[in-house]
Amino acid sequence: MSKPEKVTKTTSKAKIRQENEKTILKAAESVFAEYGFRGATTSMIAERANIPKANLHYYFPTKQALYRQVVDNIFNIWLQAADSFDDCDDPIEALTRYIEKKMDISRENPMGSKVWANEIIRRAPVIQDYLETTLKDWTESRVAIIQRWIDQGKINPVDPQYLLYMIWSTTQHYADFNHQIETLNGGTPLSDAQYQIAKDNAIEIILTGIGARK
Amino acid sequence: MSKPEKVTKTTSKAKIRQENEKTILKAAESVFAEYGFRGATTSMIAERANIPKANLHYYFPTKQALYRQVVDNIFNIWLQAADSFDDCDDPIEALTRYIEKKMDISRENPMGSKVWANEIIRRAPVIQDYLETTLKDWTESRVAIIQRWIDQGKINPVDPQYLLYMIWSTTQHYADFNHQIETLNGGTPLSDAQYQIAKDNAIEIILTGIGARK
DNA sequence: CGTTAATTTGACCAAATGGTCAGGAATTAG
DNA sequence: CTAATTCCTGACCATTTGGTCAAATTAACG
Repeated sequence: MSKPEKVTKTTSKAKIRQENEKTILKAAESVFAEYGFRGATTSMIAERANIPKANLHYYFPTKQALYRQVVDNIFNIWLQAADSFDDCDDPIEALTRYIEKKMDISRENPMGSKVWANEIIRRAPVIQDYLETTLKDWTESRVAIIQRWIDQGKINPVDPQYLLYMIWSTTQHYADFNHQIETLNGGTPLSDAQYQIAKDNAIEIILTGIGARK
Repeated sequence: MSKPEKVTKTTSKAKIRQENEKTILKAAESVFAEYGFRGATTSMIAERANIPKANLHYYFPTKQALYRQVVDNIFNIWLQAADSFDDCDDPIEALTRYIEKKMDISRENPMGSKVWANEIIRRAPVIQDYLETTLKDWTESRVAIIQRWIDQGKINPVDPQYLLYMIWSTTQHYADFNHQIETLNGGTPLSDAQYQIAKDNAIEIILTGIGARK
């Protein structure tokens, strides 16, 4: 056979690269989340990935390049959430799905959310173009959908823009400020049950708040 | 006369110190907000304050000391907002006042909010004791007030804890993410009128959302 | 096997960083 | 006025930083 017999071989050049890049990206995400771009150091990232710094620079020549890759991954997750807010006639269904998705992301990928927050706080030196194109277009289309719901009398006449901000802030808060939440929860992270309550609460208050509940 | 005649003199040792410290603290706040503690440099702060770095270190011997002072100031502003949520029988009145106050702070002191956000993201190395004492006590007392409103049938049975998180996140979002909001607003900051709408929207959705509106 | 290509890493470097210090300038006290 | 005190700052230093490189190791393939 020309194909290698042991596809599940522990080591293979392709696999090595794939795994190392993944490990480094994960370490980088958590360090960038905690210290921002300037505050993060490549040695810290290398240490957290359990490799020598020189090896990190073999895979990612510069700190910039590594950061860009991390941010790209995060933006893809964001896109995934964005998709869940589809053009649906029922505001309850659409918003419930969207808020739920965003809450799930905050729980499963808190580091990514923090990197994003840091980027915005720094005035988006890397993702500014995303904000002005993809995010802006997406936002405008959803504003239109929400406005349609209002025109159809399905929800109260709230300002769609600020409703979106409220959804973003509430859901992302559980990622960005999870340390504060944990501290107020007696030093232990929210349990799955507690997180479910938080999720239900957010959905309930927002849907009731815009008059979607009949 | 033993007292100096020219009290309004442009230069006096006491005045000089007071003004320089204020200038440095303001510059430090904006640099720490943008880059976090690690990412900020004393030269950047000195430059933004228009003084030589050595002069900065004359007033604040270490970066740590300067940061601590900045955080202390921010915490005092937070306390000021906290006070506006008093033990009031009317949830509409109390929550409206509190949300309004928090929105005003976000507008007038966005840098402080960002420094706070950075601190929490870094797991509160400096303010952890505040979180565990002052913030925790305050939160518990407000949870009790909200619970009382629920028991009295004045608002829907929401979970008080998560309602607070929603208020914090929504209001602080306008400070921490103001760059994103500005970008989505066509590159210009929210006008006073727009900010008023954002404020009204937040109050309206939250109060309606918990069933406080009759 | 042997050759080639990919991976690993200790040692190294120039630039940036937090912080120091000596000495000069300005203000105040007597 | 003089002396004491506070303020100011250019020059300096040890450490940390992002990044390089040559040499060694490992896998790929005929």
